[in-house]
Amino acid sequence: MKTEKKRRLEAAGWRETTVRELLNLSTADVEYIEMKLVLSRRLRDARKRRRLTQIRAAALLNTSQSRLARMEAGDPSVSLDLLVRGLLALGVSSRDLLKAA
Amino acid sequence: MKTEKKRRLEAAGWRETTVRELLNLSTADVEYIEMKLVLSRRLRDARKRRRLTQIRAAALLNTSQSRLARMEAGDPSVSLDLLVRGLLALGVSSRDLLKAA
DNA sequence: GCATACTATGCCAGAATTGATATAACCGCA
DNA sequence: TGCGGTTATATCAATTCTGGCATAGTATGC
Repeated sequence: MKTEKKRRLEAAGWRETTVRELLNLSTADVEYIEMKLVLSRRLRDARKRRRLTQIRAAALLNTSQSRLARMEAGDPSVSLDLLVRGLLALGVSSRDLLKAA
Repeated sequence: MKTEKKRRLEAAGWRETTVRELLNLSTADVEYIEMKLVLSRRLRDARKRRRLTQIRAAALLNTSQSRLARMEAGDPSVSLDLLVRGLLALGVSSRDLLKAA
């Protein structure tokens, strides 16, 4: 069981921790990152629902296929701004933006 | 009444239009702008509810008083990212982010 | 196999955003 | 009126984001 494993590790000089603690992220940081991931998934869904390739969708968003690929991949080089504008351009209403993943 | 005014204006060579049309903004553009305005208002509210000055709140967000002033003013030089991270840092949950103005 | 269509990744110059500093404007209050 | 506290505006160097090109990877049909 988990606590037993933890005890053994600590006895051996290890300390169990979370990625969040390891990287020193505040809960706000984590929420921000998760939000971007949710939006990136929604973006891919929105595009597929419209049966668009990345190239055609990228044209609608005035960007390139390569950037759209990164947007959908949740790449850190993509801002919330870009994700939100992408979703709005694909017709997802602002009220629905954050609904479920 | 409105249609009468419009008729007169058109007869005089004018054309009634909206700011949106004038600036050639898509509805997605408008939604994006309004979203930022909503968030900027919520940010000010969140700060006031906690009875913080801009200086103290800015410290929590790792930014300066001047930028926070712009964030609350809905200045175009402020990204959605910054607004969202600000709200999260003030404890507004991501689920509540877009609720009502 | 090998095309063809689609998506992912490396890269970078140009553009936009950021934190910071300085300073101005506003608002009670003595 | 002048003062202390708060918020707004101007400006800018440094950082971050963006579009786009090139190319690599992946899947499907022949």
